[in-house]
Amino acid sequence: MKSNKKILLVEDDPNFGKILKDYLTINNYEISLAVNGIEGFEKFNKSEFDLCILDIMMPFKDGLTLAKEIREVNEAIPLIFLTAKNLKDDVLKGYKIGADDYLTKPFDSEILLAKIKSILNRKPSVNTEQKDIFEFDFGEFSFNSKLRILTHKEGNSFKLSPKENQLLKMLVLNFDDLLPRDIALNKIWRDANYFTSRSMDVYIAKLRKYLEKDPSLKIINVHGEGFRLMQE
Amino acid sequence: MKSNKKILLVEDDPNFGKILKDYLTINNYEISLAVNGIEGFEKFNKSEFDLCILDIMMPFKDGLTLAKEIREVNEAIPLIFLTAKNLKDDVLKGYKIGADDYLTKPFDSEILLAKIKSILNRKPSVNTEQKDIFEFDFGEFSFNSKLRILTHKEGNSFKLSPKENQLLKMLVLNFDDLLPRDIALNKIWRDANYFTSRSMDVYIAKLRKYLEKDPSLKIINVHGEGFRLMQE
DNA sequence: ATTATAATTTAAAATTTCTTAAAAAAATGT
DNA sequence: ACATTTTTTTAAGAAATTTTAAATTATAAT
Repeated sequence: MKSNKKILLVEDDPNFGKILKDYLTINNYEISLAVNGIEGFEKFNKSEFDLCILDIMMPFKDGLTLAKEIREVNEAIPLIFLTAKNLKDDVLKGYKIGADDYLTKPFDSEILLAKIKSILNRKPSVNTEQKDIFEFDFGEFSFNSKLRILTHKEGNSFKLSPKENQLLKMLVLNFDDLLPRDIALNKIWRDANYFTSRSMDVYIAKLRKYLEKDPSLKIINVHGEGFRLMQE
Repeated sequence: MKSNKKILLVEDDPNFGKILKDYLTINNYEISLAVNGIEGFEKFNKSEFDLCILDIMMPFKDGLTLAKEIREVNEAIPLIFLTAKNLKDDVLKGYKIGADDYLTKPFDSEILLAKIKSILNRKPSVNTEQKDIFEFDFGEFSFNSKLRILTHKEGNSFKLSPKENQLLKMLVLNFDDLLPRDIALNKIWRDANYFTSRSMDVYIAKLRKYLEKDPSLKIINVHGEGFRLMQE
């Protein structure tokens, strides 16, 4: 009956944390307990988890900040937030980061368990996050998306901002093919609306500026659909 | 920005249902509203939805029963339950059926919206993705309906507008066969009347212009019926 | 042959979407 | 706190797309 699912639990109240850990352990989950965001992030990086349960209100580094860091490293891992009161703002921020759910303290442990099961039972998603590629060559450029550096053959190189970097990476991964606007928006901006759309346009303009060092490369617009990075 | 996501909303309170429907419509979702479980299941079977929001307490057929029926037909579609009070039992039953989330009435509409986005933005699960065909060859042309590019053998190529693209795709899928006017109108223009019909004529003229590069291809009119793309 | 309905073509008007610069706001680093 | 960088917002103009209108031609029916 062992589920061998590993959960990272980050909770600053030691009593509550211990009780919750025990409860989940009894229910066949393997729990790593961290008492603040800093320790939480260290533990997260040390092993592979299937799910994170994060208290939002914590000293040193709160749950939302921790979540953002985790999301930068792993964009798929499910996140559940615990909020002390029904702080709507925290809840909305959590969803914006990419939360899968939240629970208001005090909550019913059976319901938490049901949520965990529901989330972990979801079918695995399509791109099984294969070894993350971060070095690309295209046209006269080489591009390291981990270091966020775009280098032109002539030695010229640009440091990319996080958004520039993500967008270029998605374009490169779909080289010569369409990158649908709403897919990029939902992935990078986590929301697709008029404003994020304009923001994306601005970044497309920035990338075009970088890429014009190689005139054979073009980011063309497919009206109403998205963009396409292509050569020649 | 249209999301073109379709949501089935099943809610027996007509006032609340209407308000919720309007709110979600404003936020660019296409809502089908049913007032009870029976109607809900009928609507569910009539078209393709991306998400269902089900009130649990309903006359005739409650939300949990409806959910079970939906799950038998479709095991992947996300379900969100609405419960009048915090009825723990209902919540747990919901999760057992395979709910993705639940909300306790009264709830905050912004939070519902955040949940919907969070759920719909999840990567589609493995078995959902049916491969859509988007590359076609006919006559001296190859046609990529994803990039909306029609290429002639001689290297000449045209960027198609969305409507040109959809119409050509329907013609090609019915190559040498009749494409009934009203079928194309209802699919592409979502309405068949005098004006959309004139509009379609304009697009037929545009396609003819493109296709005249290969004189063996013809879009012929079948008076009163529709059009036929044929070769010879 | 006459009449009514349907289809074709062209051009202009209306709408939607994209691009970009610049300002404002937010986040980050020293 | 201050300066710097990054991101978002605004707004105006450009480009692409769609609709509408009108004049013309074709088809079918009586």
